[in-house]
Amino acid sequence: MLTVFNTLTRQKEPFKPLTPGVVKMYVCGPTVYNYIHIGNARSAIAFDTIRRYFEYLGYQVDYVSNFTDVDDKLIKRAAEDHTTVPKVADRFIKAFMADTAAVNIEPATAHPRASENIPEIIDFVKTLIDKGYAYEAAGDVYYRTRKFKNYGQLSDQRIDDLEVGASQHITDEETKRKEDPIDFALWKAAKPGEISWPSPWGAGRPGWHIECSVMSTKYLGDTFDIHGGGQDLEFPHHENEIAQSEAKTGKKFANYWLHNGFVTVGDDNEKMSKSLGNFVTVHDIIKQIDPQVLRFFMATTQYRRPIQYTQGNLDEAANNLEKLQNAYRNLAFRLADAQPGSDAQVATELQRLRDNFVTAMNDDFNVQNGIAAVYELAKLANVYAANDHVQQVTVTQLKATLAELASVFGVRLTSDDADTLADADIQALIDDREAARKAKDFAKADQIRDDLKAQGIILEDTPQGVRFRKE
RNA sequence: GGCGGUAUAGCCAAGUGGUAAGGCAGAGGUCUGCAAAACCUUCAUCACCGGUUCAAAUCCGGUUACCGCCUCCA
Repeated sequence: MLTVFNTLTRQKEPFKPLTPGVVKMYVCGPTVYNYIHIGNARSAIAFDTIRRYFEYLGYQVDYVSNFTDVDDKLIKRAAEDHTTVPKVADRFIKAFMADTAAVNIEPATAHPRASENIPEIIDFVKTLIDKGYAYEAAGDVYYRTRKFKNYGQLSDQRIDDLEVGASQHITDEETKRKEDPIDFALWKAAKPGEISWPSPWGAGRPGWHIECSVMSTKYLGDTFDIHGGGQDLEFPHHENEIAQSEAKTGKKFANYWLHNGFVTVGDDNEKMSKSLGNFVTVHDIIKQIDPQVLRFFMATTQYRRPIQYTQGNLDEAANNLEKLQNAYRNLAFRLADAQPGSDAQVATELQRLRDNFVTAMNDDFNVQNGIAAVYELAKLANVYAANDHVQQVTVTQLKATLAELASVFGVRLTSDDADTLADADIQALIDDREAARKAKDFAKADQIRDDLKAQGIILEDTPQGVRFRKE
């Protein structure tokens, strides 16, 4: 039984989908005014890993993630770049798709954009006004927060405490138009020159929270299974989404709320964020490190825990990933001389490890215990591959299982070095070296090996012959 | 001030009552002409204080430290 930690109840609960065999999940996507930073990547990777695990279990996953493509930051960026908001959005959505593909994140089943759902947003806001949950003020529309009796349920905030905090911010024009400082904008009147759409309240654009309520319910229904996002979205964004959606539909919005932890940087473990200016973009970082390493690093930290983004931790991830890669390669190499048949003992052990993996992951996606099972599998594989004689079915099963479990973490194990390196010159050098070794001319043999290493090719002598791999 | 999170070996990190998983790094060893890869061995009493219990990292009370949300933010 899969259990998930539901922020709504602050405890682990058995996961029961609305429709058997199907998971409907919505994850808040980025505001596309810049390249995504590693915090955005963390969220995307965490939920992609969760999605992959559901798929491993055999679920169909309807995964919706939005792009916020209309807001203050985009307007500002467009002005700075002397271009338009849609052009800024297009540019960074394209970059998002490229960056997420690099870290092996599967595209969502739908990637709706706020700007493409304006009629739906206007209808949604109209309904809230009709029901008395919203009011218009000088072209803006605000949500009447106090009217929603369960406000604060997600983040355990009492509305009067919030009032105190909100009252410290009553400085701008917008706040003065509100009936209550804690009301929030559903629709914002356009300032001169700003991108806008016609509405019953005049030209304007949607507020931030409303788009997620509209698009999630549009694609997944009034009630769906999982709503995910970063911990910083818990309040006010997700709280507001609940208020908007449940006020409109009268139904439960999302059954399970999952929030991923932050990425921290530096020695003081400070939260990385755009406003602090201490962020690293994926676009830049994958020029320096293998995207697979970044992926593996983030996917193997449980989604609720913070990630310390440090060189040391990345190095460790790189080592661990290489360990899995080597185990896979060791198996692939033995396929050539494997004999027909299978080993019953290994098969039993394999099943035990697979069970351990599932048990671990079923506990709120406990990837640390999950990956521990994979490391055990790697060891089993290495020990087996070191036997004088190996059996084909067993080698194949070990290899397939290793690849399958690794893929849950979004890691692709390959043994295709031969394809990229099987170049006649290299093979000729290997043959020369073998001849030298037979003649006990180790100086020459080592020279050849060193020369190849300088070209990034590692030679390994095994009882089954020489093999090589890319460094 | 309100709400929440975290504290386990050099590092990452499991573990919710019975005498501390796993990984990285380190040390020693096996294999190898030497390497590489791999394997084997080795490496902690769990922030602090007090309590409950036959027994606690695990439960209760208290203390300390760090972090986050309450304002745009994954």
